[in-house]
Amino acid sequence: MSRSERLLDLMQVLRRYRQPVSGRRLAEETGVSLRTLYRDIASLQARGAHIEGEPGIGYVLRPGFMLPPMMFSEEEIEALVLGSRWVAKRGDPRLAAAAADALAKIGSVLPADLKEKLEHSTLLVGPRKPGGETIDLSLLRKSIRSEHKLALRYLDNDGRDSRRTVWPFALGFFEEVRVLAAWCELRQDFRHFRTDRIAEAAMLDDRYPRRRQALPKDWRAVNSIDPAGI
Amino acid sequence: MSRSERLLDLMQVLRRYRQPVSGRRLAEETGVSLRTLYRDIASLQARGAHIEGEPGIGYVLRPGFMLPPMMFSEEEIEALVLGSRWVAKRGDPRLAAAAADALAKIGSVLPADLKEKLEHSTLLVGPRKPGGETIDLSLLRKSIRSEHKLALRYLDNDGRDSRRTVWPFALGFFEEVRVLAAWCELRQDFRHFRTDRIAEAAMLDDRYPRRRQALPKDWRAVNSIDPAGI
DNA sequence: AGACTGCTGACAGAAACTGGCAGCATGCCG
DNA sequence: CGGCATGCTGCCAGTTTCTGTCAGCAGTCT
Repeated sequence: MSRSERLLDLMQVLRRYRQPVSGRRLAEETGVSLRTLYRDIASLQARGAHIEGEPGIGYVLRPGFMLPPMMFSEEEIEALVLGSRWVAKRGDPRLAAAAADALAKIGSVLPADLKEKLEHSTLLVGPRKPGGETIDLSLLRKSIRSEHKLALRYLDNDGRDSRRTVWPFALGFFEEVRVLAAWCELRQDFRHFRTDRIAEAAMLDDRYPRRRQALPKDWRAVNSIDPAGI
Repeated sequence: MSRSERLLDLMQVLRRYRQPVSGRRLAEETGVSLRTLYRDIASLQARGAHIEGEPGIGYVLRPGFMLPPMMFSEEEIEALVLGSRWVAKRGDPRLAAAAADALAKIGSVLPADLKEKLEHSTLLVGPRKPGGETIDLSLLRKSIRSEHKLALRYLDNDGRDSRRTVWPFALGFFEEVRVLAAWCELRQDFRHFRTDRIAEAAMLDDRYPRRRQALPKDWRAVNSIDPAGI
């Protein structure tokens, strides 16, 4: 196994652990001596991996992904840049910031002339119509990721106020509306909630009892919304 | 200079040339022997770079970019995936295909569990309203990239048919409308053309006399559309 | 205090990389 | 056709880099 493969392998092993791992254990799993493991960790850190080590504790990897070197065609880069610009314009503040960071990160490793080419890229995203969310969408994303229940105060179509506990599992981006897809405990059915009508939201400590992946399966069949396949 | 740095360097040197380059010259520029250069080329090809070599001619790099290994946070990946999905749903067929390819490429280098996570990603893009373009948008993008004039048959707001020659420099994505931004020779002014009203388009052999980067500068000031910065 | 862990330096052996050489195949030009 | 420029591969010795072992210091937890 070549060195670069081993480093990628090490990243994957690190990612599997949620608790701190000792260097000794990592060395065993990657089949390498402890001294070399320390050198490998240093290499990964130098390449931008967020690995934190504390004496007496072990190593922890801040969540994220290390992409190996890869080749993109001109159109693929255009698509990535346009997509990121759309997110940067239309996403909620945190997601928009993440999109801008990703763009900056990609830009920073490109040679100067390419970077300029992207800055002057000719695929533009128009401004968003005014009228934003009342709540913080990143809270919704967090609940979805961690499969936690969510307590909502919601204004329905006729302006009626209701309180519900829901199991959120997806966030849909339509033209001007963002929709939270969730199982509603009150109605005992799948429901969509326009995020601009969610007056308040709080994440509960309860996790919902079904796996998140299992939820959208029933729901998708009747809604014909699916992710563009990877 | 380490080997991996040298390989990246070699990519940049290759990209600078539009004509075929001999291995001898590449070896000189990267400060390495000819034998090693052949080995380096082989390494890059193995890593997915599209380098073509012909005996008696030299090497040519198909346009594209090699990204070095890099780290993305969880939210940055979510933003990239959501953005690519949006392009895959809303872009014209070629751009959509490029977005799907880019997603597949990223997916193929991720470990299985991560790939699954992305497939089940919970940020979805809704379907597009029916009613598409009559023409091929990739032709417009091609004209913009190569700074060539474009001959249009266009139906204006009142349904009047007109023929124009324009200097296209940007493509704007609004909610349900895509707009070509260009200098119109007929009106001697900047004009926007909704792509769904372009009845025919043909790229001319003429290049337009000003540099593309110079055009949007005047235009942006009055339209407040700008790319989310890289 | 003791056990566990991260981290660094030194050094010898192992592995990989590199350059030079030879040889063959392919395409261009006269 | 022959000559030339070029891509490509195998071989081998010299050089560089990587790796493992050993030692030592510092920080955290019980």
